[in-house]
Formats: sequence, structure tokens, C-alpha cells
Amino acid sequence: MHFGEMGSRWGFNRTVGQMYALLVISEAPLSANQIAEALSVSRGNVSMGLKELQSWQLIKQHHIAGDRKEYYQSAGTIWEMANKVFEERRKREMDPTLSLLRGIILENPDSPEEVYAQQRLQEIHDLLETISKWTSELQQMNPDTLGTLMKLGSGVGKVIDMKNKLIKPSQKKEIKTEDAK
Amino acid sequence: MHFGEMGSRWGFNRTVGQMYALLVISEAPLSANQIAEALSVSRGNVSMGLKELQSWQLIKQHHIAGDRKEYYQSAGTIWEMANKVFEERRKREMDPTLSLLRGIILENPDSPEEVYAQQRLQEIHDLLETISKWTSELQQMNPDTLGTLMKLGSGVGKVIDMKNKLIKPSQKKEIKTEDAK
DNA sequence: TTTAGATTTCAATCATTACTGAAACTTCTA
DNA sequence: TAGAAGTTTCAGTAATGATTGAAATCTAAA
Repeated sequence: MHFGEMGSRWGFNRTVGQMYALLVISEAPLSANQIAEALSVSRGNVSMGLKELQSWQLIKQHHIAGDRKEYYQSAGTIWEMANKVFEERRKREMDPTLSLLRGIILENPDSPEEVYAQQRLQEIHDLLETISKWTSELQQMNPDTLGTLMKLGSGVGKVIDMKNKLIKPSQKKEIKTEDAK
Repeated sequence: MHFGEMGSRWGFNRTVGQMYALLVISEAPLSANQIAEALSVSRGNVSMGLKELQSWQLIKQHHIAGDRKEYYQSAGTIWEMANKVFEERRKREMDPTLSLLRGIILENPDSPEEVYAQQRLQEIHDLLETISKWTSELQQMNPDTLGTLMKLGSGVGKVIDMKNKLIKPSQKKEIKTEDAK
């Protein structure tokens, strides 16, 4: 039930959230009817929900010999599931905004107000782009390294300082400039 | 308009999104009436929206001498704004789930199915907690260091390896174990 | 203390999104 | 190729969320 409520915050609707939670905590694959019954929800609703979960690649089908029904299971590890959710959200929440902002920034300002507006939008664009690129790179990393990085927490700052100290002063200056940009 | 549409994905409603966008791109502070007029939206709606933006600490009031109206401006840098949004979303999207999961995990399982379900929920809990802690630590970091970290991208993996190599073998082993946990 | 300018509240309405269930469709078997 | 078992679609309806606007409230100046 809670995953249903949270579902709406996480980008899918109540039923889809409940369905996914159910499949995650159930070791045995479930049929569409079992899901509908467990959640007291219509068969049609389950059908649409399964379709959406499949489009997110969060579940997989499972055939049982001699049974014509389809059975469904959650797919992949928890990490993979989190990755899918992040990816989908980046697509929905950042990409459209980035391309819109790019368009506006290229327009020719007609007034001082528009110059100011473009500057602010440029800042937002740059930040969004940095975050978008970074998170997508993080997702490419292997989970172990990423785990190490996360456990390091803000301690990573010290590691970065250490790295800077190891670089020759001439190069160091160059990098500092780049960071400030 | 676009920020209105995206608003719903970002955790606030259409009008609130439009209002905030307007305040961000406008250099001059605006009165509630100006906002209502610019967006063709009712005065009451603006009042509620301003209240919400204030609760997110995204805008600040601005008095003009000899004028009884209140004027509003976006508050803080783009970074601060992003921080507020992340923080609020962590609160809404992760914290309630974390505490619910903790509760369920402490319950006594009545069957093998429940044992399995608890295991899966434990995994989700641990991942969520790691991400939650990590993102909150990142937000504590100063923007420059964070910027460096982001620009480093997945290259941070190499820095971490480098760090591990610099540590004496005896310690290295210890850290590896900790990471694997 | 009055009052006019301003803001806030909230019941009613409007708009959007989710859900149901019956009909249409698909697929497997005999 | 018929028909039974299963799945999907989608028009209609229910539930939820957003918006309006008039009334209540607040506040500063005289």
C-alpha cells in the first residue's frame, strides 16, 4: 500500500507502484489474475500496469510448462531497478527542459529584461547539464566502485584535494582555472 | 509555460512552477497582482503559490518604501535552489519509505514467504539509506569541490583506485572488506 | 478607531488522471 | 477451424487535484 502512495511521487501511478512492490517481495512469479486479486483491482488495470512495468523493463515474463497463463516476476537486482528509475526520471524531468532551454538561449534578446532572463536560464541550463551528465556517468560505473564512492561520502573531497596536491604546480594552476569556470 | 508542465514532475503544481520560473527570470521583484496578471491566474491561486514557494524557501519578500504591496523575488543562487529541491524531494520521497521499511523489517516473519519479502525489503532499505545519506553529504560539500567532483565524472573511479594503491597493503585489505560489506 | 488597500482562506467548480468492466482480440489445442 | 483460455483495449465513470472568486481577515495610515 505504501508503495502505491509513494508511486505517484516516483513517477508512476498507485496501482503500478503496488503491483511492482508485490512482484518484488514475492519469490514466486504471479499471474495477472493473482495480482488483480491480491490488490483488489480490475483485471484491465493490471494489464495496463504490467505493460508500463515492462516498458520500464522492471519485470520479466515467466512461462510455466503446460500452463497458458503468463506469470510475472521483478527483473534484475535492486541496483538495476534503481538505475532504471533514475534513467527514466532523467529522461522525463531533465532532458525536455534542457532542450527547451537551449532553444531559448539561442534566441536574440529584444530588451535588457530578456538579456537578464537568458543569463538566468543559461545558469540553470549549465547546472542541469552538469548534473545530467554526471548522474549518467555514475550509472555507467560498476556498482562496487560506486559503492566505495558512496561510502566515502563527503570524504571524497579529501581524496580530490589529495589528487590535486599530487599534480605538479604548473598543471595544478591549469586545473584550478578549469574548476572555477 | 514549460516550467508549469514540468512542475508537476518536480513535485509542485503547474501554477507554482510558472510562478517560480517567472520570478527567476525577472530581475525586478514582482507583486502578487503582477504575477497573477502575467500568468492569467487568479489572485487567490497566486497567494497559495507564494505560500508554498516560501515554505520551500525559494523566494524572499521585498518591501518598497511608501508602497503597501509586497514584492517577491527568487532567493539564492541556482545551486541553492537545486539544493532546496533535492532536500525537499528526499524528505518526501525517501524518508517516509525508509521509516516504513525499518518497521516492517523489525516484524517477526510468520512464514518462509515473509522471510523472503523481508530480505528484499532489507535490500531496498539499505540502498535507499546509502543514497539518502550520500546525497545529503554531497549537499554539505562546498559547491567548488562538488563541481570538481562532477567534472571529474566517472574519472573519480580512477582517483579512488589511486587512493587505494597509496594505502599500505595491510590497511588496503581492511578497507576492501569494509567496501564489500 | 476607522477605513481603504492589500492578502488569505475555502467552498464550489473545473480539469486531469486513474480505474472498471464488458467487448474485442489473440493464441493455443483438439 | 471452432472454441476455450487468456489478454488487451477503451468508453464511461470515479477519484483526485487544481483553480476560481467572493468573503473574511489583516495592516498601515490618518
